[in-house]
Amino acid sequence: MIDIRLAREDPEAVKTALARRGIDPAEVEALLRADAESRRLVGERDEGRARVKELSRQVGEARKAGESDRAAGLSTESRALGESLAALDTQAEAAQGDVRERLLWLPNLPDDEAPEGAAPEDNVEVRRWPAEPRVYAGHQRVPHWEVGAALGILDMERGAKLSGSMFPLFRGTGARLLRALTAFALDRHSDAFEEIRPPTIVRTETMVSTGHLPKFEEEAYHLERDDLWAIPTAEVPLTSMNRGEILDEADLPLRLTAATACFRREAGAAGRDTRGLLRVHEFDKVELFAYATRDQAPAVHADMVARVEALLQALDLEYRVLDLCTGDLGSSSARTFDLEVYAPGCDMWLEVSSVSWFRDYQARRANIRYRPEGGAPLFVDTLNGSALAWARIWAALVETYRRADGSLELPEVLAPYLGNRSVKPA
RNA sequence: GGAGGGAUGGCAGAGCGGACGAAUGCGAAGGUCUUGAAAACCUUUGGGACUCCGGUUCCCGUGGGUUCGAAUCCCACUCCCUCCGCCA
Repeated sequence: MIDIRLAREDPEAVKTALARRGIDPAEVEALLRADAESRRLVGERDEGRARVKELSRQVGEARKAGESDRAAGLSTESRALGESLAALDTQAEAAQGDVRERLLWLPNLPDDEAPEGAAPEDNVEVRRWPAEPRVYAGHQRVPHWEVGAALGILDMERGAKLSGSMFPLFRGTGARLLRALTAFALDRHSDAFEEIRPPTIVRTETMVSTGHLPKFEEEAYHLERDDLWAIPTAEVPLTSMNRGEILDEADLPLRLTAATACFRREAGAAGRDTRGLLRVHEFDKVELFAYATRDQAPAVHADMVARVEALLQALDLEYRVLDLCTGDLGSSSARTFDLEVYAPGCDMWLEVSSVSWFRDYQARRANIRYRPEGGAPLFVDTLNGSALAWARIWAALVETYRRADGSLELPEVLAPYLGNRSVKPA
């Protein structure tokens, strides 16, 4: 969440920043009114409490001095005061809850550098690799769901039999390819990132910390019986790993990586991109994650983008980097670069990574701080990026690396993980 | 799933319902001493909110309750440990 103090001190700046992503300034005004009310009530209540405490202290003194009449009188007085405070206390609690609720629903302030815009069309393409657009042959113009079915490495029908549509089932070399990609990516980042294998089913509190709840409840799978949530990304457990802790500044930037399955209901996208692996309910992904100081964050962010690009280049897939405009930015993010890979078979740019800088928006929700040299604790900045989302990479690989005879010859870098780089038609 | 035990500051560990945000030890920071260091000694050493910057208030796993007053008593929940059962 954003810093309420910033909204108090410079309401116009906050309104302007949020307006860039389409938030009505009236929401900020409502927040500030709620905040003023909350502070007034809490102040009054605390004054009352101070008097009760003082009276209670005097009761003790009177008792000790053997003045039981005086003690009884003070006791009665204190009790009456305490009772009259109950309603005020309820109001103060409610007012504080109201402020917090409003803060939880408010998105992050976009970074000044984030391009202005209302919709995905306004995202700015900052880079493309290779610089010259590639030319693809006819045999590469076959969508991956056809290639996968023909080679017996993707079985969407059986996935649907087990779990419904948009739950892919990979088999044979198709399944092994996912395992290879995960090992490959994890190995490439072991120089700076500690590998984690977190739980993929988490508490409500864990989902709230990253901003996935309460706003995006519809997007997540919920296990009602145990009130647990299936994670939509490893960002969720990784962010909360140090929830409520104060980190040593010397440990920053603290970088983590994890390979997990990710679960998404895709409730808002029903009917869109439903073919093959374009949009699925469950997919594997390697995530890069970091806690950093504000000063370190830009470099960490740039490094993550560079690492993701290096993976794509190693896989030799054509891609572009988009600087997300204010209107398309994720709710918790201040600045995001999306990486989209070109899939020649379906002739689409597929988002395979989203590298975001959240400033202290998530840390504030999750209460993650660090202690600067000799100072009071500060919230950390959190950053993360996919490296990469394998279902769509799988699709792009299968289309890009299809040969004229219908077989597949996968990239050299995967050879150590894959055993056999080529897949022949059955 | 069943039976017990537990949760207090960076760590360890006290804490009779009344000056307890909390003894003591360790660790850490600063200082005295020293050529330097060690030792010794002294001082400091949790976090949040509000603030008229004097203070006020909240936090002893979490949430309720009892009481004039709760770290301390009661209830529920969560987590950890031990044992039993079950299990990949």
